Amino acid sequence: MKTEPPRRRDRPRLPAAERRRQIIEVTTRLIAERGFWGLSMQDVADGCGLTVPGLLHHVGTKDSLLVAVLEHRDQADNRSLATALGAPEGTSRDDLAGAVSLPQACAAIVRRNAAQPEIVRLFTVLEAESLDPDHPAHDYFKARQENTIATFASLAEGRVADPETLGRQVMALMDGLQIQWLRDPERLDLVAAWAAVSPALFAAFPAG
Amino acid sequence: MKTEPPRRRDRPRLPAAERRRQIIEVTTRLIAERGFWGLSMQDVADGCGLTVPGLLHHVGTKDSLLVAVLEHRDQADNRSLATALGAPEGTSRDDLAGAVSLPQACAAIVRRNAAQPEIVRLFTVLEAESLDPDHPAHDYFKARQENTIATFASLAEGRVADPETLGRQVMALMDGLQIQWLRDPERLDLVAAWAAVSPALFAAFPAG
DNA sequence: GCTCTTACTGAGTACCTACTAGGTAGTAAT
DNA sequence: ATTACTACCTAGTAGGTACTCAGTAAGAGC
Repeated sequence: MKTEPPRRRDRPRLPAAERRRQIIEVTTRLIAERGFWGLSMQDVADGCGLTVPGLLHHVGTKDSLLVAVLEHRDQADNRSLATALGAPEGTSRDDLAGAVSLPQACAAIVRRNAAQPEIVRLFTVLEAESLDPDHPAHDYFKARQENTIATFASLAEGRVADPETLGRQVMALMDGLQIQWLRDPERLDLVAAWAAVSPALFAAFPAG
Repeated sequence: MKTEPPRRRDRPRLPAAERRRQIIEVTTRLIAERGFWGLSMQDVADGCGLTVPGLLHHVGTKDSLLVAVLEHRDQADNRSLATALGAPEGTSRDDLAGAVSLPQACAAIVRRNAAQPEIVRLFTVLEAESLDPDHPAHDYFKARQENTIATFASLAEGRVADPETLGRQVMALMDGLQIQWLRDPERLDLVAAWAAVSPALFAAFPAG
């Protein structure tokens, strides 16, 4: 008298690429909510309609899942930002610097971020969590910080006295406003708040 | 042939208040490193030279340990900030507003924060982690954010057009700079960085 | 010296953690 | 139709999680 026939295969079997997309999407949402330390493979598997070993078949380990999520976001971000700025696909950072000013770029970034709070939250949570040198994304976020500042600086190159410092300030202000916005989206309109403060930072910026 | 005589009582037995102080200190450090989700009671107990049940005897549950840490920090912060601003002990926020300006207060806060990176990191990590409504410190940090902004606003009351917005901006910029500083303390001097940006925010501030 | 309180321990519970080994079945190419 | 591939499963491991219970000993008051 068996309790049950083994009812395997009641959930759909997806091609690897598609399943991977789903896994990354679910993981993105869950890390945004709980951070990487708070994330469990069981939760991800449940969210995908898989067992945990089924999940591990696609991603290997928890750490490499995090890496996959971050790489995917980087690509998506670069693509969407380039198009938001109206630049053709293969535009390098230096080419961009000639075509678009820092204030313009910031406005575009803020507008895009305001439309995807979940992604912003993913980065906000991981940015803080990864301050720990033992965190699997520690190096990634250190590099990301430097890269972001350098990109901002390159857009201000030759137009202000100290582009790197300005880049830092821009990044700091954006990050800080984002936290407040995430905690109380009703009260704070991110785009409006940025429009209100940013002129103070860009006071020395020509024609801005 | 027993492996060992039960060598109980080889560690010192402390009075409750002192032990509690130690527990809070250790927990503060560990949460700053790993966040609350990444914190284990075992780690805290080890850090105090206790067993886990010994630790629980003092704090009850993990959640209430977090609450204790936050309450303790609030008290310590209020005390140290008041003295840093040269105010007598029982000074209320409204009294303070007459005596010290927002730029002065900010400079004092930044100076103090620069001297205690571990505490700043505790708040930075928890601030992000607690964006999740299920986080045990969610309500605490929502209230803290409102309170901080209100305090800043009260110090600017009557001197600028929109004190609350200025308060928000000040908090955002401080938080953002702090993250960068925590990730790379060698490169960024927090006090100098604040001194460099804050005038931009305080441009409309009288005599500042 | 005795009693009372309490800081603390050892042992255990029920459950969750990432991860592995080995197998099964759906699918596509031949 | 058979083979090869692979998406996914069941079962299990070794270890961690917060937390409980019942008891013991250190120290304070008498």
